[in-house]
Formats: sequence, C-alpha cells, structure tokens
Amino acid sequence: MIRGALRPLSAPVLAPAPLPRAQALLEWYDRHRRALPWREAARDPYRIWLSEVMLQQTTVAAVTPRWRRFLDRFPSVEALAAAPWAEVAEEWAGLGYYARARNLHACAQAVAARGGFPDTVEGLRALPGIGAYTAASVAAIAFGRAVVPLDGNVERVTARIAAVEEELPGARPRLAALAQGWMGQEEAAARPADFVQALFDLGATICTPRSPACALCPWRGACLGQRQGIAQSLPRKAPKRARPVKQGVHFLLTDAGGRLLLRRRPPSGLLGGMLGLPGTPWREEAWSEEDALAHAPALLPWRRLPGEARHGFTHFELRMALYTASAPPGLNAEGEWLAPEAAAAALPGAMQRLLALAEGAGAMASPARDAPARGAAKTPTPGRPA
DNA sequence: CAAGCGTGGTA
DNA sequence: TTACCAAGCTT
Repeated sequence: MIRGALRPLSAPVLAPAPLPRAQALLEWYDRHRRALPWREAARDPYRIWLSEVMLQQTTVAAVTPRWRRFLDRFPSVEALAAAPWAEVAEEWAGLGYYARARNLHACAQAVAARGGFPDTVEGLRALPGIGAYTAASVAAIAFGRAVVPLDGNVERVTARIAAVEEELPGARPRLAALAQGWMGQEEAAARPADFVQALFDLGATICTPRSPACALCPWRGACLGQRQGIAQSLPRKAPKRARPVKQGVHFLLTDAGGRLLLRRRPPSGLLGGMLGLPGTPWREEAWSEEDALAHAPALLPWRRLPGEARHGFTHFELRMALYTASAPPGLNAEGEWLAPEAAAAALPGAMQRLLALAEGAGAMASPARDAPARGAAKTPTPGRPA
C-alpha cells in the first residue's frame, strides 16, 4: 500500500525508519533489566523450563512465589519425575491451566529417562507441554541458541515496530519472521539469552498493551507504529465471543473429625486431575433440587446454603450452589477425606470458592482461607424455581 | 484452526 | 461491573 498518497499534503516527509538496532536494545537492557529470580539461576535448564511453563498466560507476580516454592519441593527434574501426581497437583493448585502441571510431570519423566534436557529447539519441541514458544525460549535462555520466542510481548513489540496492521493470530508467522530477523544482527546473536529477555522486558515495561511509554523506548527512532501514531492500537486482534453462564451444584460432606470429602476429577478436561467437591456437571440450564441431589455422594438430609459461589473461567462464568451434610459414622462414600486446611491447599481456585462460601455461612469447622474470596459469597437467590 | 483450558490484576 | 490481559499448549 502507498502510504504517502493517503497523507495530507501538509504532513512532513519522513526519512525511512532505520532497522531497530540490537545493540541499542541490549544497552538499554544492561541498564534496566528486571531482577527476576529465574535469571539468577544462570542457564539451569530445569529452572528456566519451570519458569517458562509457569509464565504461560500467567503474570510474573503470580509466578514468583510459586516458582520458589515448587523448587523447594522438587529441587531437580529427577525429583519431579519421581514424585507422585497427587503431590505435583497439590503444588500446582491455584495456578490454573492444569494441563500444564500434567504435561510438566510427563515432561520431567521423559527428560529424566533420557538423562537431561535436549539442547535444540526441535528436541525441546517434541516434549510434552513444550510448544513453539517454550522450545525457543529454553533454547535461547538456557542453551544460547539464536532463536526468538514469539510470546505476547514480542508480538506486540514487533507489530508496533514494523506497523503490522494484520490481525492476530493470522499475523503471527510474519511477526515471528520479523523478530527472528532482528536476531540476525551480530550483536544479538552474540547474546541470544539477553536479546530475547530484553525483548520481554521492553514489552513488559515500555511497550505495554495500553499507554506505552514511547518516550523512554530505546527503539523509538525505529518504530513505524509510533511514527504513524498507531502504536497503541497494535497488535490488532479479532473480537472475542461473549462468555455464557453455567451452573452447578456441589456437596460439602463433613465427617465427625471435621474432614471434607473430595474427589479426584477425570484426568483430562476442565480442572483435569485435580481434587474437587463432588457435584453435578456444569451446564447452562439451571438444576432442579431433585436432579441435583441425584449427584450427591450419599443419601443424606442435605441443606442448601444461602448464596452461591461464582468463578470466572476463560470461556464461561460459573455459578455454584452448595449443599452441606454431616456424614454419619461408618458412611461409605467414594472419595478422599481431607482436613479443611489440606483441602484448601490442594483445591483449584474454583473449588476454593465453595469452601469460602461455606466458611462465610459458618458451615465449616475451620477457615479455608484467611478471608472469603472476593465476590464469592452472594446474596441468596430468591426467585429461582427449585 | 478455532476452541478449550484458570486465575489474578488493572483500567 | 465489565473487559481485557499475562513469558501458550493441545486437540
């Protein structure tokens, strides 16, 4: 497209933008690099890999304490490989995207069996849970390979520097090629780990999604998006669909010792492999009390707590009702009995909302958390037909 | 290839 | 409150 022809005649004539210089970015990085804990673990592929998997769609603030705790519990890839799944699940509880934990465990076993991590992009890419991004990231950061991982930061920086107006995800191959092209400069190829982390930091601290700090950007002079005044609007993305509301009913069964009945969820799918409270499936149609009670773990005088627990997933909004009962001595119910503290630690966030609801209603012997989760407890739903 | 898959923070 | 977003992968 011929940009010049569409500009007002009064627009100044701009010199062609220079190629973004790797050296300029690296000098900025040497002065402003963020002190992240996994950057201290120089080139240990286990720690680098663990950080990359945790950081998938997850913020640095959420990952930092969990990364430390995980390494305390599983100090090596061999230790992780040897651990039972229940321990890995407990350690990952609350972090979300639980397929990551399942793949992490499987990957550790594969790596331990072959005697260490592969040191090429192709070798890494073949492991469970390692896609194009993580393979390139570990290859560059842990093994010094001159490859650029395309994450959300690099997508944004690249789309803006080159003023790529094509929408994601279609633009991804073009953006990847552009970013990889920058790695072709001698200064970048001499420091691949620093160069990719410099791109991450630039995206995270300067070239942010909203209100980028262009005045502070080391690549400002080379940025076509900034020059055209469209940087903030890039990269463009297809609009997202509305999230439906789904409903479920769950059951909190307490024994004489105050322990709770939990069940391991099926190994794949939503919250796969994690513990949860027994309950109905989640569906858009409301549950009648009769239909819901058919999913109760035992035939008992169940009492519905007022209010509901709410939890937002990526693709739907969940509202859960909670019934409670006390287990008579000798009751035979399928599942595992856990103390409330152990349950709170091992449950995914959606299920923790139910414990918070019970705690708020005074239906539990001891607190599940310091305080009920935000927005968990709601006013009773008055009108819905039972 | 579009959809499924969590959670917490911010505007 | 709603909407968007964060160092994505799998099917």
